[in-house]
Amino acid sequence: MTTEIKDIGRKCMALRSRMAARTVTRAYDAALKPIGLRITQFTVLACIATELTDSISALADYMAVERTTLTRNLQLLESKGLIIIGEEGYRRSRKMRLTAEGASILSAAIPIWESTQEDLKQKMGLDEWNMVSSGLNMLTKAM
Amino acid sequence: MTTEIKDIGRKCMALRSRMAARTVTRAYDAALKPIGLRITQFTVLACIATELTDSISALADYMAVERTTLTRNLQLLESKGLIIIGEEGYRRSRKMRLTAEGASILSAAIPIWESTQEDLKQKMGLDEWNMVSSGLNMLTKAM
DNA sequence: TTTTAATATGTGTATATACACTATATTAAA
DNA sequence: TTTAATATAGTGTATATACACATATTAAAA
Repeated sequence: MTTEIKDIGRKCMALRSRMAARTVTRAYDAALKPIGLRITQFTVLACIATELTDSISALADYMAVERTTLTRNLQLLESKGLIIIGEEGYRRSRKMRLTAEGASILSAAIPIWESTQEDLKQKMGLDEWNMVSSGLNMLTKAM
Repeated sequence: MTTEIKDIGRKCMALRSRMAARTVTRAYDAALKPIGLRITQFTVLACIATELTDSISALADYMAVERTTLTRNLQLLESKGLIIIGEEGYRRSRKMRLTAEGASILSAAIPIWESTQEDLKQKMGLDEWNMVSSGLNMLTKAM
């Protein structure tokens, strides 16, 4: 198959997925700016709050992020006083939990997140929204 | 509406889109590793090669990336000798072009990119692929 | 019991991303 | 002609991302 150079910018799934992620991230970040939280940080806090995972590795898997990346993200959240990374337990695993301040800022962020999410859903329409949603899921799980 | 904390990790479009972008990016990066190029750099080179844009700002719009981010990406590519950022022209605009080395490495990267892209397409199936593709497009344009 | 494999984490380094702010060039308005 | 608006670009700073490598813990195998 001969790929025209001109097509790459439109066809490359890596570029396309990054374009979408960048655009969406900027919108959520802008909305959260007033409370000094980024969407990346918000989602980490929210995932910790669920208590579905009990190690950094497990949380990294859950969020489809490199473990070492998450380590750095967690260090930042800890330095801001929003979470506590517990002592080493079974096989050095460490459990994370929100501080009171972390829980407080998460609560404040949720309505902002909700309205941003709703705005986007409105702009796209529910059908498209659901399609994108399942599509992103497939993309993440395909690899 | 009351959103359960537990739902955020699954519903947040920013997280979902980033998870997909991260996963896809890692796969393309791994494939390109042998030639010392990242997928981000590959797409920038490819977009420059098309000559569809004649300023950093225009290229940034085309790739849905912050202009200042692209500036940094371009500086890196220039320092590697893969592109040349031209002199300031109309309203300070600068045109980019590939060096011989940049064109050479782009050529070497294309077959790798193609097979990675095909692999992913196979894993997802063509219908899903097309659905994801249009979904990402909508996500990017919705904002 | 010693060795090996599996699990979990942290650090060094490089790159990607974007906002706030600053500077320059060109056109339009006063 | 001076001034304001618009278009383009760069830098300072902070955060996000991931690979390569090193380390510690625990279970399984020899």
